[in-house]
Amino acid sequence: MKPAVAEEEGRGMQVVRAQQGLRELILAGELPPGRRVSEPAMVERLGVSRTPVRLALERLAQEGLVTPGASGGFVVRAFTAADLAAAIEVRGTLEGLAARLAAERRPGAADLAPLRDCVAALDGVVAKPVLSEDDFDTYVRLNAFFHEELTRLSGSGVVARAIEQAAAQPFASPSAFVQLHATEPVGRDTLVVAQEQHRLLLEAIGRGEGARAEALAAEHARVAQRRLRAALSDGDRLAGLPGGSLLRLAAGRP
Amino acid sequence: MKPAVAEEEGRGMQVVRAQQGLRELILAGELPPGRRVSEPAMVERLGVSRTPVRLALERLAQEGLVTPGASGGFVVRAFTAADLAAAIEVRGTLEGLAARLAAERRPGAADLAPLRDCVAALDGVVAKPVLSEDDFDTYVRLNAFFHEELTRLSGSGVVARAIEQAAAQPFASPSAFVQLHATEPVGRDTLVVAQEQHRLLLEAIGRGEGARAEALAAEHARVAQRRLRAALSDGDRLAGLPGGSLLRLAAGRP
DNA sequence: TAAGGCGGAGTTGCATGCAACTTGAGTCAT
DNA sequence: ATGACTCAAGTTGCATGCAACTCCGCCTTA
Repeated sequence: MKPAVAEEEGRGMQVVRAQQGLRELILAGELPPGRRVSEPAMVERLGVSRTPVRLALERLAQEGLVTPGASGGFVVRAFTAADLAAAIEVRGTLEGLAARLAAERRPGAADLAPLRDCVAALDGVVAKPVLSEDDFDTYVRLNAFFHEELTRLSGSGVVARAIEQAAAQPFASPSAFVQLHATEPVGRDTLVVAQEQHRLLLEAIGRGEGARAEALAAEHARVAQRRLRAALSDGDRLAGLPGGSLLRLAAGRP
Repeated sequence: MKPAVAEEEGRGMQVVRAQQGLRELILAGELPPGRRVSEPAMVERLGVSRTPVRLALERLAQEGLVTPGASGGFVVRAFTAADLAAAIEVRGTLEGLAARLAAERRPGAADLAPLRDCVAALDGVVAKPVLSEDDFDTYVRLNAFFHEELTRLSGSGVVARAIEQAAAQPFASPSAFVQLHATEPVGRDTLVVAQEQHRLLLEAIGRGEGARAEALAAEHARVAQRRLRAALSDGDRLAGLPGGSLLRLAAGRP
């Protein structure tokens, strides 16, 4: 079966398409947790043959979205609140390691320039007394860059890979909960606090204060922990977000 | 092509066989770093068809032993000394997290029993004034169990997965360098130090001293760091170990 | 009526076919 | 002699064929 729409082709394009399509289907809740992912069904839905579907499932399994079923195939995974909290803690711990390594390398002004510019840009966004949705989008973009830069400054591809894998878990990415703040009255204050941590983190790295940088990065991730708890206690506001349907609360089955 | 030798069959057996076979070939140095892994050649070598070979390569890629090549296929990865050090540091950091979480959960005596027994057994091994090779093997086994138990006591499958992935990197596993000690005069002393850390770690977790447990676990991994540096400076003794051929020192190409 | 066995549809895991692409050697022109 | 070009062999990525297995509902039987 040839692709119906002739997109720009490339290496591994079918696998990437299958992977993105499957991720969307799962995060949108169309494939509920516990459900087996039928390969023929995905072939029909995604317009690629079984080979790339299977490869994409394998990659999503290492990503954690699906797990191998007891008798073959793959099953959509369910996440508990504890799973989400642990994933955030893992990311924070590894970012702490990255921050410490960055500080211990004593980076020069040139090395720190991208991070410094990023923090300055974030200052500009947060300085406004009232933030629009566009402002939050800009914050998300700059925040993602800050964390990429922090990862890069660790100087280790191994550490970077570990952080990437940790951040790939649902709701574990540095910006997972920022969008939620946009609908809250105190949303801006959360960003103010987080941005102060960005600033201090940059300072600590610049001064070579490894332990301080490590602690700051770990604590920075706990902003996400607080937002997670708030979203969970406040009427399960996570349900609306992509991936929210994967959450299975401690209480019995719905 | 049917399997030449009819082993016991099972689900995904071909993929597992390909994965193990490829790992052995790579770690044994038969496929040097930088070399493309030809799928047809592996088909001939491993006796399985291209589909499981490809799947196994995908899994080894997430494990870090191979990386996707620029123009398709996979390439055997090379590791620098910095890579190995970073992988150990990542494992130590995550084990620190696991130890802290374990301590903060305030496990009861029953929960700690396996770890306590393990430490007692390790005491028995290390107590001997002179250690045989069998003793080192026993130590490796008990040490592996200690780290698995520590991971389990964190109470989080997410943390456990992260540690597993970190320990899967070459030379990053908790027992990667113990075998090396067996050939050294001071090998026993290293084990004595490490075992003292095991004991203190158990104590800290039992008392709920989270920060101490975290620091102890991280420092415990730095025993491996020291052994790595020693092995590298002392005539590249890593070359003999499985995976040693993957090491590319800072100096130019051999 | 309930329990157990049976059959078939559907699925998975592996093998293989096929077209596009990369690569490297050999050749030709300068 | 050197450089660029051509072409063929080999490789990759995707699609599909096939046998074994699993799961589900139905039927038989006590």
